[in-house]
Amino acid sequence: MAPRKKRTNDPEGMRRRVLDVAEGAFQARGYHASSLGDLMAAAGITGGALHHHFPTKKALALAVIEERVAAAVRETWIEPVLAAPSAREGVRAVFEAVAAELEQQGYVRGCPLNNLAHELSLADDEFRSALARIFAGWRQAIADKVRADQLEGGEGGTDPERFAALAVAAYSGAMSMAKTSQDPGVLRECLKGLEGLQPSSVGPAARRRRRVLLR
Amino acid sequence: MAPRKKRTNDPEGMRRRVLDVAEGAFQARGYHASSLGDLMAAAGITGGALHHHFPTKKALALAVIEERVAAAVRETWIEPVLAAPSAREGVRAVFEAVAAELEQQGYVRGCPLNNLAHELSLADDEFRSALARIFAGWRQAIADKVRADQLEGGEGGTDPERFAALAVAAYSGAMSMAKTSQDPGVLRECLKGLEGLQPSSVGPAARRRRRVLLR
DNA sequence: TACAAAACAGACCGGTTGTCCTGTTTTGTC
DNA sequence: GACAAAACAGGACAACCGGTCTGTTTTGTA
Repeated sequence: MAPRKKRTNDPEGMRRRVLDVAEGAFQARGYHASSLGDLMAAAGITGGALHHHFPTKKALALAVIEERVAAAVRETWIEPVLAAPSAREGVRAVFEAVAAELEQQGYVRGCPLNNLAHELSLADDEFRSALARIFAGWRQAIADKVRADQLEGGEGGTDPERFAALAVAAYSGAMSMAKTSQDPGVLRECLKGLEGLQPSSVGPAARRRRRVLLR
Repeated sequence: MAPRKKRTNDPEGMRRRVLDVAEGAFQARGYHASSLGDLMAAAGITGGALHHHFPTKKALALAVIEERVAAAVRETWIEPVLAAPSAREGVRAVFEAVAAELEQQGYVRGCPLNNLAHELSLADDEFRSALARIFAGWRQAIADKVRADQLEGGEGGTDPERFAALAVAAYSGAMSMAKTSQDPGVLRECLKGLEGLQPSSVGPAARRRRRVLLR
């Protein structure tokens, strides 16, 4: 009964598995409530391997934030909005897509970015700035889309920064409530509140800019 | 050198001191990051006394939520909105008051309710429902105010529930970003986004309801 | 094949955490 | 004043956490 066991080094795959597990655990239980022991067990990994890829728990969380959370925001928000016919329509589509997904999922774990932002922003400045960067990129993408709409003649009286800030805030806050009540309905409620309001000052200045600089 | 020390039992005061310290610690560091040892030291209390008033850490947090967090929402949101001339004006006033307070304070610790909601909603169902109740009361107070405005002839086309949900969500999300960027400016940005939008359908149906059922 | 570095295994440790437990003192009540 | 309950003191403890350490195996390279 010779101990014939082979080991195949797969640093990239192992790192990915750890990030997968950590991303899920941080999302479901939070940073402090997720012990490295839990993560090691869930990922089927040993302490040595974990420490080799991520020297500290903080380094692991930082990697989750910068690689996974940022990507999640990009995929579920930034890309759909940029691909939409307009910023307003893009925001609406994302709200509905997320609401629909949560409804058929049956539970609400909340926005990964907001979850970690609340727990870690005040704890560590590196965490804070990493999370703040993601928020900033999120807002800027929406604001840029509004500006693009304006160059094409739409969204006359809408202030890009204000619209972006409000969209991100409304989504974040709605997800917060949806998570707490375990009911995604509030997402739809907020979307309707957002839609029921029209841009106020569609003045002549806005109308004049129509179809100018259309490429 | 006789050990002449007198002890004065003050259960209510001691309980209050513990809640004071716990409220601050949970707000600044979160639930998991606040150890009972820290709280005992900060409150100048012994383990026996703490355990007498709050058998478990969970019981303490539940008391903080139900007594302190709920009161904070009541004082900074519900009462000012109800006292305002209209729901819309009340929301605006609270946004500005909080923004002004944070600006002169120099740092942003976030909304107590949202902070705990994110960390504890998925951890324990008792936490979750207690926090959900506070969110619900908050939203209902604003919605009721909108309905009161409508009975007095204003806010024709505004859906009370939608407006309330959007106001709470926008505030929660804005505070989330303000905390992460340590800059309350986004609160004002969101408020302007909220204000720059007018109620859409001020149709005849809304106008017909004017001054009806005015008590 | 030689060999150094990377990749991984697994035990170990100091410190902390939340809770419990046994006493002692104060307080209300008859 | 007797006495039980409440209020408080303070130590003990087992579990756990994150990090470190040593050793082994794999892998790239010459």
